[in-house]
Amino acid sequence: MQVSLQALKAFESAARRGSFKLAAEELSLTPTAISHHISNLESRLNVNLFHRQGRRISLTGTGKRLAKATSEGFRKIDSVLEEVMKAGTAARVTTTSSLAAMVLIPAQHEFEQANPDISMEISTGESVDSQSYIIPIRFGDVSVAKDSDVIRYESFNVFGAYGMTPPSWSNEPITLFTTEWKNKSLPDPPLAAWLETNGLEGADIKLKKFDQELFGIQQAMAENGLVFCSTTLTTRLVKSNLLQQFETRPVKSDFCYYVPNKDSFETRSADRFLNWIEDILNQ
Amino acid sequence: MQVSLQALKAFESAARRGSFKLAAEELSLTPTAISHHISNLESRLNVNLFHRQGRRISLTGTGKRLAKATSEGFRKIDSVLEEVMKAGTAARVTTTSSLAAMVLIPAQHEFEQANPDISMEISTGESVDSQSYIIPIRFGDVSVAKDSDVIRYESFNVFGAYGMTPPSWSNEPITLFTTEWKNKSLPDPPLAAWLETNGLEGADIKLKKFDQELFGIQQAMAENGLVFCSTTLTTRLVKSNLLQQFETRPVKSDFCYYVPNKDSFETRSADRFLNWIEDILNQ
DNA sequence: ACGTATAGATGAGTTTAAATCATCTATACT
DNA sequence: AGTATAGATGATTTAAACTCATCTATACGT
Repeated sequence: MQVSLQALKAFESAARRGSFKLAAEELSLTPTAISHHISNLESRLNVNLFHRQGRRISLTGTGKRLAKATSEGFRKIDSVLEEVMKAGTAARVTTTSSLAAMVLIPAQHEFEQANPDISMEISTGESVDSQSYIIPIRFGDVSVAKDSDVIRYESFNVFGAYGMTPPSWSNEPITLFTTEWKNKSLPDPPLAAWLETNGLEGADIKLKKFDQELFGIQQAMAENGLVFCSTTLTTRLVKSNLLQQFETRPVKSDFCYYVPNKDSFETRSADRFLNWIEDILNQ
Repeated sequence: MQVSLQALKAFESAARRGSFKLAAEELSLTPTAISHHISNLESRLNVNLFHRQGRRISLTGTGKRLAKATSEGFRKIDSVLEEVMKAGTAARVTTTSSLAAMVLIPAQHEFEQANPDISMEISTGESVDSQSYIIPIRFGDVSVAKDSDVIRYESFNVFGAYGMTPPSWSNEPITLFTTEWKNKSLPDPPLAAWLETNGLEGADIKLKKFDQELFGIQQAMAENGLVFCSTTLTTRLVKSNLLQQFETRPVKSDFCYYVPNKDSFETRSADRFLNWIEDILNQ
């Protein structure tokens, strides 16, 4: 390379600010350094870039020309650089409100403690997840996800508020909160399979449906009720004695949480987050 | 600055060429230097830019993104830089074919001897003189040129081929080559004023007109004739004994050679050329 | 008009970043 | 399997970048 890029950067700044002193401040250098850079540039190019009128400077025609190019060029580089840098120091996740509320948000602090150089940003809803560097965690049927993208295969079980007496399935009618997904292409939760696994086919069960698992769980806790829901969302609540399990066995489902193109996130923050969340979800 | 521009340049080259080795060749560095730069970049940004598959590398998604920005940014800077650099090492002049043929081209070698770091390019005719960094030397009326732009005020005289007998103005009819400019807004050469200055108002003179001074001069040399023309173009020919002056006195004219916005050429090559040509034209 | 404060220039000296060298690893090719 | 090639890694050297001390010119206040 003929001319040094740092000299060009110094020139660009001086041209934009109209002063070596201001350029020096901007680049955390001394005015002397800027002066050296620019005179070095001028002698290498055999061109005067600034008119010197004593202590006042102004761009020459050639200087203006070069300043335009360097400003635009560096600006283009800087803006993408900044974006990439952000991506390296923040994990931006978007997912269902249930996973966000029950798992991500409660564990957010823990993640940031373990990764002090990475901040975690959570968003839910129909946000633009095609935007670069946002990690979408989707809930769906295993058949639509690549194997390598799955971070949690979902099981279901019945949970109740902590301390409530276990229900007697055979003797009385039982109200069970469950989910009917807003997204109609998803199958219903595997209640029939669960009843069979636990030998409860004959039970008298009334279903009350919510469109998000989150609501059923909250309702169960609020009115000492029972909820048939995914184990992922309840693990933490069970551990912290806000929910309890009974003597029933969980049943596997066709649902899973997955991250589309999981391997395409090459920033360290995304890698760390993905390893961490997989650990969390699978104990 | 967080990240070094040289590291970005190394990355840009490696990304474009698809190989550290090729990037090293392009930048006249060792592959080790490229490797250091890129891993430095990656750790500063907390992002992987290349996949390493043993000795083969490929860009990550983030790498592609950054590569696009750096390539475009540096390309923009480089292209203007190259243009400016050319402007610093070459004086590109455009002027009338007469001045080019009689003055510039014969002296071109001399200029390049005196300024070995500057090459001189001469063009004539209707070329795009608005193109940046081309120095136009125009011939015209002093009233249309700024005083500071004038590099030569033009005088006129009569010249003849070297060795011919001086004409006897009063005794015989005399054929005189002269110029009628193609550009009709220019006045005719000051023949009447010249005749008066030399007390030859009564002479019997036949005019033969060319649309460029160059042709009249050549014709005079070829057929041992006489030409009434500008002193600028003939100085060199008189010195080298190809033309001769007689006992006549030159007459000032309203013509001049000038360079529009002479002070706006801030490249060293242009400055040196302009000083040189002014010297040449005024002895 | 004069004195002072400020911006930049210049040259020598110092510091830090960048490049190389030597060595090692993994993989592609014969 | 053996060799040649691309890249990684760590120590060392080199050169570029930066600062400091000093100087000049000019803008500004009184």
